Amino acid sequence: MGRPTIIDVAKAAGVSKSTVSLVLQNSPSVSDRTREDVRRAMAELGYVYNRAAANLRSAQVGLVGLVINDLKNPFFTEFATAVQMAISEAGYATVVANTDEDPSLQARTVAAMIEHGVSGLIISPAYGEEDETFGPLERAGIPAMQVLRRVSGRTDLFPFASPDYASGGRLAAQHLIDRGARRIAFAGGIEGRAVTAERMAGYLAVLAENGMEPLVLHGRPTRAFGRECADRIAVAGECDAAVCFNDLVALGMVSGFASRGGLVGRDFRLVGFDDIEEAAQSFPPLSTVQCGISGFGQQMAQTLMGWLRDGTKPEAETRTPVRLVVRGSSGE
Amino acid sequence: MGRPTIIDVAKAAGVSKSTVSLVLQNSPSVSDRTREDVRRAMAELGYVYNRAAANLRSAQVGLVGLVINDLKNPFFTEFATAVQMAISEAGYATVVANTDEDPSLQARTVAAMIEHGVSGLIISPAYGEEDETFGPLERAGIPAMQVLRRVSGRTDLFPFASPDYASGGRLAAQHLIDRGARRIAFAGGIEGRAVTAERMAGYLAVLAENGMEPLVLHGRPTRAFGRECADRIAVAGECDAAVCFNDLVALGMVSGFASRGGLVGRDFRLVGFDDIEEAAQSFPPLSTVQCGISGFGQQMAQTLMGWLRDGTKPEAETRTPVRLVVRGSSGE
DNA sequence: CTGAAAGCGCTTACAG
DNA sequence: CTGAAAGCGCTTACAG
Repeated sequence: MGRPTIIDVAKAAGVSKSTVSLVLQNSPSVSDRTREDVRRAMAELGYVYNRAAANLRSAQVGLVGLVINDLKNPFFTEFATAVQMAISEAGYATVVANTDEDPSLQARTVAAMIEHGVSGLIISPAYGEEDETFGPLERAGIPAMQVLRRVSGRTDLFPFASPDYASGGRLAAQHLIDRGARRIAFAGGIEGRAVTAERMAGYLAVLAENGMEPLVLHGRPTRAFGRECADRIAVAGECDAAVCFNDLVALGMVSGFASRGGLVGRDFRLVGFDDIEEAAQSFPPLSTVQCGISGFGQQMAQTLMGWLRDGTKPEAETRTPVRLVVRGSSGE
Repeated sequence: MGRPTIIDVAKAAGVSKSTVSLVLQNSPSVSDRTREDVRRAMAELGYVYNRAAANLRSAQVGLVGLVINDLKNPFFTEFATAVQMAISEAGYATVVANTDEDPSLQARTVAAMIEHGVSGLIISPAYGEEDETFGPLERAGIPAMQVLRRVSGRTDLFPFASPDYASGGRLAAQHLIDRGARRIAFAGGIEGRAVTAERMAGYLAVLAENGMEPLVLHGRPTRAFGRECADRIAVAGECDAAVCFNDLVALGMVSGFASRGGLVGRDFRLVGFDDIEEAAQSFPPLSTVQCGISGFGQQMAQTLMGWLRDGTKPEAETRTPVRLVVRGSSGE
């Protein structure tokens, strides 16, 4: 006969179902005596609140969606964790999903979230098929923020925010030059993507200012590609430093050099990007561009909450400051 | 006036709301002509399906909860990703949540999932306050599996499954002895926890069989603690090998030794535990106990699906086989 | 402080 | 192939 409902509880407690509903909502207008009777009846029957039914009547679901392109990457994991904590403190529930860089999985995921009635969305989108994901969001009129990657051009509808990648690339390249690097590579980042272009832009600008030739090794933002870069650079022998697309690539390069008997920080200068937790723990510890991803996540959560509560739509584009953290990998 | 409903769509398309509902369900008993009219009306009005309302009538929600104690740890991230993929292939949606080892956050999270009507749950639980989490699950009668950690003793209600940690510890210790290690430490793992005890049990047994004295360094399962272990061991100088609680500790030890000019695999033999993706990428690559966590995740998802669909409750306890992967960190 | 009634947006038999 | 009616489990005014 299925789960007990408030009607069953009402019968057992000898009250009307409205009274049960009031008890559920902790209304002060129920006498203590009655409240207790109802509570006891609920416990005895094993009553389970049906939130879907409640939401149906009262609209606000208090649910926020968090969609992430690659949850296995610690950078995104840190971001997601920070967002979720901040949202839960604001009294909303979060439903997170990993799309694994698959735009059609992303479209299905977002559609499901819309149907489940999320009040708002934070999405670090996968590249490709943006209409499949953002079209339904637009039609449903759900406040949604693009973070870390701008995939939809409609930033008027889907405001975009990310750390200031370009100036991070600039800081990294300048630092290496200051340390005496003569030939600096840029390692990792898939060609043609906005993030890659932005992280690379600062590097290219600084090199041009210093009359240095760039050398770009495009590839996936993974440890495995970092190792590949170490191999290529060690063989070619033309570079003495690199700005990496992210810390994962940098860590891969560190272990690639190590496996050839090289030591980053002594034989080669390296700056990473992101400052994931591991960056400070590795040997040598990574000099890297700190994006303050936890703080960024909190900020995004608060921005979305503001949008949901007072309707204050965020700026179409927000860039948060980054800074360089100097550790061992860039040498003396 | 809020979002359009099937009634608005019906009006716009000039049909009854039942017909709209049938179109929504792709029923074959609607004429193509009508179906198209309805579809067009939905598009024009920006109709959004309200799944909560639908579920209210038809019970099955098709939602599975996945609760993880520490999503920042790559071992759990790999597990969660595998589970989610397998569940989505089975046609269910997953809602994942990170409890960050906080049992009361876990209790709130699980309560929210119950209210949202999840059909079943897979939980890698935080330690402590188990009644707050498992009590409500029992009362609601929701099929739930404990994985990776046994926290509730009621495995008759909440079947438990994990890789066979004890034999992993045995394999690791025996391998180090075979390679000529004379004094083997066990590094990492919080004292008193079941996982620690299990992973350590095999190690202790093998050492006893070989008349060797154990040396246990308890601590958090993190890179940072691994570095600490390297420092302690290098100073004391009494060990030449270690079985680590997990790969994170092992990787921390590798970088700890490196920062002192030591090289794991040459000066010290190390075996990790879990075989996270990074284990094969590091230098030296980690010898480690492979738990096959992705396959384990898939298997758990399928087991839960079986429980939900045919009511076949899993065994109270399942242990999946592990194997040793030999790489550079345990030397020649 | 409590009860009777209407309604949230769907689905589900049941007629036709 | 389509429509009218009842009902899913709650909340929300409105009386009393």
